[in-house]
Amino acid sequence: MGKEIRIVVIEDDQIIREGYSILIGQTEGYTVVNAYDSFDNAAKSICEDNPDVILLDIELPGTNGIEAIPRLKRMLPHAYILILTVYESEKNIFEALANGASGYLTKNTPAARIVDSIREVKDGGGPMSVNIARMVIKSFQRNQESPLSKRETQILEQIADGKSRSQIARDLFIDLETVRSHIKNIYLKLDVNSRADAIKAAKDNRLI
Amino acid sequence: MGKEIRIVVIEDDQIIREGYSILIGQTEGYTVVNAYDSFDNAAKSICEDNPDVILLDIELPGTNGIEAIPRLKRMLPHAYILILTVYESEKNIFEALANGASGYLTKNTPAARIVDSIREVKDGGGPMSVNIARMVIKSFQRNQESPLSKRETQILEQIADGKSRSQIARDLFIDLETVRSHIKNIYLKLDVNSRADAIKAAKDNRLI
DNA sequence: CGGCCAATCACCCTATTGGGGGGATTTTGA
DNA sequence: TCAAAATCCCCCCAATAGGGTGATTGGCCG
Repeated sequence: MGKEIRIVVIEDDQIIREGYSILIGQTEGYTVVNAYDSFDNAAKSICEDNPDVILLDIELPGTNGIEAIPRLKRMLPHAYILILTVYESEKNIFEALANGASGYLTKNTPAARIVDSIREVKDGGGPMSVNIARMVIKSFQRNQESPLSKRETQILEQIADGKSRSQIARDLFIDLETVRSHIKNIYLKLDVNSRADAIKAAKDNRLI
Repeated sequence: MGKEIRIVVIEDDQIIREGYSILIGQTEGYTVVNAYDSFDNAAKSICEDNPDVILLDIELPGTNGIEAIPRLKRMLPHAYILILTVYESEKNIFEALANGASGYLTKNTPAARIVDSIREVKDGGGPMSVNIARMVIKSFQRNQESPLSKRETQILEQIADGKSRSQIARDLFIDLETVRSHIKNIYLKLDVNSRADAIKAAKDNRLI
């Protein structure tokens, strides 16, 4: 048989924390080695717990879950961090993932799914609630109703890559003046008058 | 009772195509209204099928799945597209999602999970196989072993936003010459000598 | 304690760039 | 056939970018 998966829970609500601990601990192959009510309390001894997977809440007293992620990563570089929270704000999700979380579950997730997700994350998967996944997928997609033409979008992309007009002209095999003309039209349509503002407008409206 | 979910399958392998059709059609609430062996054949009549969800393979004769997505989106703006493929290359995944796919499953997915995913995507979820989700999550994360200091990373981000030195100086409340100095160090460390090359190096190595 | 690196600021130089005007022509798609 | 898209052309000039060669102040680490 394989080794037990060592789990630490960091969750401020006592009921939920103990609920998780009992629930997961009952499952064959899973051991909850410790449970804390805050990152600040966990920081002192979590290294000795040597967890494989950390279940982490976002809303915590003191250091919040988002800030805790990089610090946990430094303390336990090989541990996987699984966010388990009621929060579904885009900002939280993307910050948590960017900070090094390996999965993101909302608290309405059924117990069996949580247990599965712990296994999945250990096996190199990236468990997410479907509503979270929807937001993540949406972040890859562009605005369909872009005011820009294909060519203009293409040139705006190159501007966002930091290229100069002449570089863009060379890369697209068109004249420098044509690039200029396109950029003027882009500025007109986006109502801006600089590269930086155009890039900002484009990112805000998912045009690139 | 709720309406039946109308499904179209586009898959070139006959065995798999018919397997899906039978399997999904058996499930209460799901109707496979049509199945095609290529997008090019589907294009002619898929509008009359009026599907809610399209199961789409990537590897198809003629127009491939990736290219088919935006065209399907134009023909059926309200249909959800669920990619169902053996391919797990990062390029395929990100292109498919960027083109408008709402989910991405690999073909080893159990039948029950496929049926669930159809329901999920209709309900506004974003079903993904866990291995796909892992790659998507990884795409949010930065390289930990960046050669750049915090300040340098911060300034490189602003450069990627298209800001000029003087804008950066104003935004960070530091002198123009300090910004210059940081940029010189960034160029040294990344072994480049222009904004465009620095941005490219940074994106390639996930420094920003 | 000495050395390293990050972060800050300084002044030299010049070619390139960017943005604001004013146009025109051809190609393409609905 | 008619509008939008894509192409190219000229004027102007301030701002910018990048190269060189420095200095100074901290903090951190062995």
